[in-house]
Amino acid sequence: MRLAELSERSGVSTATIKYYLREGLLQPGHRVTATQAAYGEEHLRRLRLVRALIQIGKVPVAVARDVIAAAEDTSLDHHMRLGAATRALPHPPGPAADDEATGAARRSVDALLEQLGWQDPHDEPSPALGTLVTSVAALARLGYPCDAAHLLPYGRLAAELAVADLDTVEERPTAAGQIEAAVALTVLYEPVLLSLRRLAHIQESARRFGGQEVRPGRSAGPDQAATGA
Amino acid sequence: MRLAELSERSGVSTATIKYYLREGLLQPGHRVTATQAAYGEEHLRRLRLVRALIQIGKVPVAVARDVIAAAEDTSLDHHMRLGAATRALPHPPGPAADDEATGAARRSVDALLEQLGWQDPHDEPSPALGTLVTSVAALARLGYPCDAAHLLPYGRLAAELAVADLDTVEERPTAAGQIEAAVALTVLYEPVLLSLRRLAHIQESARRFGGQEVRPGRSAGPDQAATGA
DNA sequence: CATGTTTGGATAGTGACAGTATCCAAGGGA
DNA sequence: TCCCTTGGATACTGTCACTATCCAAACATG
Repeated sequence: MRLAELSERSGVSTATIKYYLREGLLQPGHRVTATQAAYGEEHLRRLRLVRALIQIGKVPVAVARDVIAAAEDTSLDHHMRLGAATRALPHPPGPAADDEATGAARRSVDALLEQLGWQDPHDEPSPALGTLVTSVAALARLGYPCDAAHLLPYGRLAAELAVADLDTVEERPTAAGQIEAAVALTVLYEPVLLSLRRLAHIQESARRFGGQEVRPGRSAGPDQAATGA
Repeated sequence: MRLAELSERSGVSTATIKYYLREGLLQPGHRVTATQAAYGEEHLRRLRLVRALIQIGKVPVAVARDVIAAAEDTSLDHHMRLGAATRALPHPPGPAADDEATGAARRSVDALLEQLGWQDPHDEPSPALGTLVTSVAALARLGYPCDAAHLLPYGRLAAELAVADLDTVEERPTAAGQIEAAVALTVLYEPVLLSLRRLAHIQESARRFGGQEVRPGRSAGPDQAATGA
């Protein structure tokens, strides 16, 4: 198929596809003549993945390129490619300063990992660790307790999530498919998870604080409460 | 304290503080003279919150202003203020197109909410719902199954998270503190949760696929494997 | 073969965003 | 008094993800 058709079937403008080609997110199409190229189904599939990563997952374009490159780096084995791909994903910055809050956060996180029995199987720690420390430090600076005890339930839930995620990954028949699935699920389930969490917040908040539903400007009576339609 | 001291104690440059003042993220300081203003501890606290929301939580500046305004809108009761504040938070865009994948995603999400027993207590659905539908649709388009059955475990975990989060919120003694806590925890626990999930992925991936640790370019033997330091 | 349209590639421009740099007049300290 | 700092207003910068414009080579058509 030509670029125009690829654009139509993917819903991505030709200008954007050209941009992705330029940035190395898409393999160039097979050159038919000097001024025409043919694209296949795998281009379409790749394009959809890239789009989802960038639009849904908010992955920067340059990072998406690196992730895809890592996912296709056949010099690594399965496990390492998984690690390399997810490691290339965007991570919020690790701790910049080395103040007291950061040190305390680091200790909390270390304690948490030990309680969870997690060890880093790679040589260097995942960038996710830095993100975790930064976030915990920020919370601590605001006066919210984030010690290992508070974090432990979140860690356990994360472990459950990981089991479910890897189950889904293993449903893929091919190794390449599993790598792609790992990347896609890691990134694209994040908004799913966060949305569900926010919806659950609303439910739980309604359960605890709600019910009276005193709304200004509307005549919604308190009797229909949270059980209403 | 003066602006310079506020800057020093918060680690935020005076230029940025001025920017936040301009954007309405910070109350102006108490004007001492025509050219000097005094800031209090509450300014410092607010500034730290704003910084955390923007830097850690990636909340756009304009949204952070709205969230804070909603959190301080005393015309609403506790529950509604919580809802208004979290509703003002940035949400990835809802479904733009109304294609087949979106429709299927919407049905999956509806089924999920029903299975979870969740109802929207507010008049209009949370923007998180739109995000969820968009993400599920994107996953479906890539060929990853995201029906209610697959989502259900995530939903249950989200419910558990919400219980833990609201417990933390209720630890705050004052109503205003609870609102702030709800906003801060909603936003700042997101990177915590996502980091933990990624770390858990690494653990689970090592458990399933790892062990041999065949690394190119390094002499790490396969014997130290995933149980190594 | 002439001609007009389409195609793909290169280049430069756009708009949003989050700050940052500069300038200025009014205070405050030596 | 003199100079340095302070806070406020204005304009600038860099980044990012596109997007609009050109251009020359093909292809389709008469």
